[in-house]
Amino acid sequence: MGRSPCCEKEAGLKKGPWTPEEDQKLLAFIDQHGHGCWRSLPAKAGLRRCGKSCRLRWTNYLRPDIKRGKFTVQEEQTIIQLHALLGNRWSAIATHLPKRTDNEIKNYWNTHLKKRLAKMGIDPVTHKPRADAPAGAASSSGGAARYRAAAHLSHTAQWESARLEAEARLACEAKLRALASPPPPPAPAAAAASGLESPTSTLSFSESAQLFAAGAGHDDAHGAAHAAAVLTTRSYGEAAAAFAEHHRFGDDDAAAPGFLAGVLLDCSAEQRFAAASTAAEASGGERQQEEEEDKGYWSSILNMVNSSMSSSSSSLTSEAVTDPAMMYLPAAAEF
DNA sequence: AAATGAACCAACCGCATCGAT
DNA sequence: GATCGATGCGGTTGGTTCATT
Repeated sequence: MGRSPCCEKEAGLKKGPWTPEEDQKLLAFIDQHGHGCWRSLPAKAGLRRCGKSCRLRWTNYLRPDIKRGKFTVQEEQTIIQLHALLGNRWSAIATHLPKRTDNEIKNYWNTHLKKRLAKMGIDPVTHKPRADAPAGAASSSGGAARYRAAAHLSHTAQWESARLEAEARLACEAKLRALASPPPPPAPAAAAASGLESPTSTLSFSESAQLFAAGAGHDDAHGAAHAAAVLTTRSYGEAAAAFAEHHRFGDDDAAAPGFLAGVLLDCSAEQRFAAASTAAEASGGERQQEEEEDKGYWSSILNMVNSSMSSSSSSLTSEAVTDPAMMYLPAAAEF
């Protein structure tokens, strides 16, 4: 679908950092008229910028509902968890972090969290322990046994396929729901007021539902899953619940995520690896421990989702993770 | 105090997606 | 169904600030 070069190719348009005057003009215009059509906004507002640049400036910087400053430990946890679940879908992740923009989260991931995980010997893409983890990372002492334990516990591929399956099923359910009761027209203010979406998200609740429904029509389960992945917090909860339902936690093959997520979020990964290693080496107890960890992981996801649904802010950052089996809460989350 | 490198983050770029025609 | 315009999204860049030598 070829796209013509966008407006910034026009001559005379300014690029680069915004000046306070430009900010003021943009703010004043949006305050008075709303943004409406971004493409025509710059001319109306008296700005020599392209609409895209204005939209970005507004979305990432000028909006009054943006929280700036350091990320809290819980925000970090949420990002890591959701990244493990969603990958680089920053806007979907931002949906769960009120007042944070996708750009900010992305930057924070790239400059902080990714490095921390790498330092721990965990692949920030797969969230699995790296085979080639540098000495001094998670493998610094008793590394081999720990990685055996990690490998033993890591069945991410199975988890992933189960997750896709669950999401596909949920997509179908959502389609049915959407057909039964069409979502209200997009009304950002109303939606935000209802707490169904984060002010940082550019994807409205209703849009998500439509996306979900569209995804459900897809023959390809991955397509449906993809649509489902950007869905509301309810869907995440259902996905987790469906996964739990399909793969009872005691099943032999349903293992890894809990352990791994625990490691990711644990300030003392060393201890955790050691614990896992010990457990793995102590015959009999290992499977039970894995199961407990899985339960903990999924409980925490469910808690996260439930709390976000019940709280008007839809925040996952506070009460989100309550299961101590998963969260050995990092007082100073330096991995 | 100056030079250098690292870290940070706002903004850009280009592709994907959606809705209208 | 094809095309087009508008917008959203994620990857990347480059300027600025901070820390170290």
